[in-house]
Order: sequence, then C-alpha cells, then structure tokens
Amino acid sequence: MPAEPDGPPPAATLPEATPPGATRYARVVVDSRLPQLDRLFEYRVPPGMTGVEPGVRVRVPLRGDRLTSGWVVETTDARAWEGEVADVEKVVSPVPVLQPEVWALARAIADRAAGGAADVLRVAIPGRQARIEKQWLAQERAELPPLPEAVEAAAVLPGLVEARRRVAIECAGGVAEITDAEGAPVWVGRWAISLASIARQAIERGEQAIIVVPDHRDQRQLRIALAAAIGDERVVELDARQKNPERYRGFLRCIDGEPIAIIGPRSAVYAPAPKLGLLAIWEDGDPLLSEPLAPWVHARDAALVRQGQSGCALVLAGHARSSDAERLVELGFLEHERLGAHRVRVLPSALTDDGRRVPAVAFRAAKEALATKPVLVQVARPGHAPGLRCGDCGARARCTSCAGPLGRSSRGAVPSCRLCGRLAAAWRCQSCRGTSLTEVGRGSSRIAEELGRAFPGVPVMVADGEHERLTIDAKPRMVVATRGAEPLADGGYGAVLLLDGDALLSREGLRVAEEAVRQWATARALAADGATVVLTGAGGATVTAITGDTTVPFAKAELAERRSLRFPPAVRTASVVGHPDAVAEAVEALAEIEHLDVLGPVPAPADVVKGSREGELERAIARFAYADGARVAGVARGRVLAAASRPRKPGAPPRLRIRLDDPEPFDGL
DNA sequence: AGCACGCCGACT
DNA sequence: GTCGGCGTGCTC
Repeated sequence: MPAEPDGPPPAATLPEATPPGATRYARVVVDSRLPQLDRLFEYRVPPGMTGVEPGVRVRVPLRGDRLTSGWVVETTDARAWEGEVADVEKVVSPVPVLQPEVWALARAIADRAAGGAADVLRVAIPGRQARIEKQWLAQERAELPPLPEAVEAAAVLPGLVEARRRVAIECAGGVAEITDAEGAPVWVGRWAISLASIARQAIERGEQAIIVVPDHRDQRQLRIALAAAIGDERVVELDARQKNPERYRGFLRCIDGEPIAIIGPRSAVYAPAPKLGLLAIWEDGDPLLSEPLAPWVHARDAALVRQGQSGCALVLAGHARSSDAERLVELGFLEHERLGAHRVRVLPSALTDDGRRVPAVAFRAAKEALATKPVLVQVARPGHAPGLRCGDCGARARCTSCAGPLGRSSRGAVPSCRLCGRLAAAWRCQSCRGTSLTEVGRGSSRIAEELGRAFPGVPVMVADGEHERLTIDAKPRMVVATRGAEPLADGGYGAVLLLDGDALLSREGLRVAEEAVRQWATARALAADGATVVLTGAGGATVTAITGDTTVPFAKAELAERRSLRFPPAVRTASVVGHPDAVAEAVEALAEIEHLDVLGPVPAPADVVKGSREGELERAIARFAYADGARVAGVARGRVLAAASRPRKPGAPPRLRIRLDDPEPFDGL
C-alpha cells in the first residue's frame, strides 16, 4: 500500500501505538469445543508483555488457573467486560496465524452451521511447527520470478476474475499434454488447464486464488497445470496428506499475501488470503468436500459464505453439474458456462443374459481400442467377490460378530467381513450349517482375471484403494479401477467401460443417481478424443445424462424432483439427535418457525452418535427454507447450549446434537 | 469439561 | 443441629 507522498508514515511502521502505562486488553477466542465458551473473552495484557497482537496464539487462564489455548482476535485500550479480568499467560508464537478475514469467515460459517467458531478454526489453522516458523520468521522474502509467457489462445473465460463473476462451469473432459516445471511433457485433465488459466487471471491482478479439490489425485493434476500457467513458485499446496511441517510451511506462505495460487483439500477453503481474487471449487458434488468434523460444513457452503464476505470471483466447476450448483444457477446467483469439447461416443448397453460377462459391445470396443491405447474398466467394488452365499441354502453369508456381509478380497482368500474386516476362517451357515460358499458379484480383481482370459496377451492391471495408481503410460493394456481410483492415462483411454451400473444404482439414497452420473462423467473425462464409452446396467435419466454432451438437464431434473419432495438441496435441513427429552424440546422450539416441518422424532439408529446404543437416542429432521437459515441456526444453537449445561453421565453420548445440512439421514431415502 | 454454589434427607 | 446429595451456573 503506497503511503501519502508527504504525509505521516503508515501506522503499521510506528513502533508501538499504545503510550507507556496505558493498559491494553486482548479479546481472545478460546480453543474449546464447548458451546458455552463460543464467544470472546477479554484479558489484560500484563505490563511488559510484548507480541500480543491480533491473530497470534496465546495461553490464557480460564476458570481459576487452568490454562487454555486461544487466538487473539483484537486488542483494545478500553475494556468491555465489567467483571474481573485475568492476564494473558503467554504468547505462544508471534505469527498472526488467525487473519482477520479468516476470523470473520469462521464466525459466519459457525453461525450458519449452528456450531462453534473454534471448531472451524481447528480445521482452518494447522498445528504449529516451531522449526518451520523459525525459518519463516528469519527468511527474507524473495521477489517472485516473472510470470511465464501467457498463451493468448489458451485464455479461458477472460475477464472472469476482474468482473468478479460467479460461475458454475461444466468442463467437457478429455486430457491434454503440457510441460511440467522441469520441461518434461505431462498429461493432465483439460479441466486442470482451464482452472489454472482462470487462476492466472487473479495472479496477473496481483491477487490470490484458492482452488479446492476433493482429493490428492486432482490436486496433482492441478498443481502441474498451475506450475505451467503461473510458475511453480506461485503454487502453494495445503495438503493434509503432506507432512505437518510441509503443510505449515505452505500455510505461512499464504499469510505473506503474495499473488499465489493456493490449492488443497476441503480445508483449503479457509486458507488465509487477504487479497483473494478467485475462489474455486473443483467437483463441488464430490462428497469428500464435506468436512467430517464439527460443524460438518461442506466446502461449497464455506466458499459461498467467503465469496459473500470478500466479493471475489467464484467458480463451482465439475465434469458433471451438481444439483446444488444448478440450484444456484436457477436462482440467478451463478452463471452457467460450459468449457471445451470432448468427442466421445457413449453406448448404453443392457446386462447380458447371465449378467456376469462383459457385454458384446464393450468387448468389441475394448478389442478395437487395445490395438493402440489402454482401456479403462470402471467397476463398483474392489476385491475378488463383494458377496458370498451359502452353497447349500443360498442364505447371505454374514459376519458372526457384526452381521456385516462377507466377501473375498482375492481368489481363494479366507472370507472376511466387508464392514469390520474380521476373517471368517471356519464359516458355517447360520441357517443350514452348510460350509460351502458361492461367490456373488465381481470385484475389481475378479474382473481383471476374467478380462485377462478374454484378452490373452493383453496386460491387465488393477487400480483401487489398495493398489493405488495415479498415472499410466500410453501402452495398450486393460486397467480395472474402482470409482475414484482411475489412473490418468497418457493420451487418454481408447475405450472406457463403465460396468456395474446396476450395482451403483441399486443402493437406496437421495444422491445415488447424481453420484453415479458424477462418477461416470469423471471416468468418461479420462477418455481420448474419439474414444468409445460403454455404460452397462443403467437406465432412464442417468443414461441420457451420460450419453448426451451435457449433464445440466439431468441436474435440473434432479433438482425439480427434490423440490417436489422437499428434499435437499431444495430445502435446508437440521438433524436433531439426542435424549428424547432434549430432542422434544428442540423440535418444539424449531416448530415455531413458519414453513418449517419436522420428520420424527423416531428412535435413532445405533451409533448415530459415537457410542450410542440402538433406541437410546431419538432423531428428528427439520426442513426449512434457505431464507430461514439464520433463525433456525440461532434456535438450534440455543437448544444445544441449554442441553450442554445439563448434567450427563460420564461417557454417555451428548444430550443433544444438531447438525445442519447433514446428508446422512437422506442416504437411505 | 470441570468446579463451586446451593438447597433438602439421614446422621452423630 | 450438621454432612453431603447432585441440579444449576459459570468460565474474561
């Protein structure tokens, strides 16, 4: 920021604004999960203590001499708290890890989710690494090298960042070759190149870009594409999979405020970025973007709040439009864009008579493609046989300890429980005492064996959770992958076989069809131009979603159906779980809100809250309009607060838990 | 969470 | 008369 030509120096360069002798106070958010403590506490800065500045981590006494960690939100000369004021115990580190805009964001997100701000901060701020911090404090900031030459023709949606547009982007798919930081050619999804180009717009304006991805596979592609677009010195990764020191190093670079692109998993949406030009979410329909910790906020929702606060450009992108993004398009909040063209032929195919073999169309497509390129086979389940039946009476083989389904992880392996993993070495049928087992269904390794026999001489590899493979070269081969584990092939796949459509769609659940379409679109995007994609075992709207060249009509239809059923994302929800009394009180309080309806309460399933027994707790679901969100969250927070100060037995589940926009109860609908 | 405060039953 | 039950409230 330039100083006035002849004016005083900027305030930040003055040594210490407070005159000696005046008492300073610090308002601190304490790092606690208790709803009762979710507010600012005021402490005196003892004379002689330095470094108590907004954003730093401090230790403060809470209730007598018990010390708690917290972050300074602001410092003042005038105290607002009338009662007794304790002293800040010490400054843990001088680094302002809680930036003002992140505090404002955490507060707003917590309020919207009826949760505590400290819970959000725990996700937003990585644990301190003293060694890394020391390096960061000592190092002098090097000037960033100039941006790589821009390729005019490669510009994607020019002016998007400058105009602060809010856009839902459907990316057409396909792969492309670019040059990595060392000058070697690498293949990445075209989506990554598009997002990198948009991010460059922010960097060119001297602003930051945050791009959130569901997993490290996408992050890898995006990192490569960004390195090509803006130089790898300007790419900061905030990956929870990284070693803690690496993660903290990246986090500290964000605080520097340079024009950089920040990429990472769902928590990256909270990265400090004082000059945020672009906030983008890749694959916003991916359930991985939903935070599994309280207050269970989806990165898309966090991004919407953050965009509202910072006014930056917003992008929700994916190979398939999510019903949530489509809702925002229909509302006029987001514009629709479609990027690129991907020429593939998608052939729907019914299951064959015996339902066991690869259909003839798929066989032909694979055979043709294998002459020059690899072939991707997407299957629903890992392992050898996902299910087992009694060979004598046909009863489903179940785990003796948890009643979960037994399966076989590899040919001839001892059956094991797919839920708890226990081995069932001496299995006997519960109903007929029989000991022979028949395999039901085919997992990735069994399909790989079958394909190996069907295509003699063609190498077959498996890619699933256990055999992770990010990329493969362009040599012809069969790649059998579970959903989400598909490797990226140099040059793209010559054919993509989406087997097991029926298995994907047979589950019950609000988002089953939408999720299937998303996973198919993801696999389809890995195909080379001109490739054939075969989809088996699916029907109806999901098929046209994937054979056509846009998923938008499908998302529209999904949304329309959810509207008629009053299901999310047409409405918001609050799931209320706890002691029957507490649930009844909460439901009563929520029912005061107009147009809010309540399903239940009904006995809650076991373990809906960790350690709860079947029928011990009750659950109710409230549905309400987006416009009533603040009121619902306020009432919910009030009930949780009231329930929290009531006694409960040690080890017992909490008396009341309210989760807003909890997808879980709708999984089985 | 944890701990102090406070108002009703069995005891020296 | 008092010791102590745990419902209620509070944490700068």
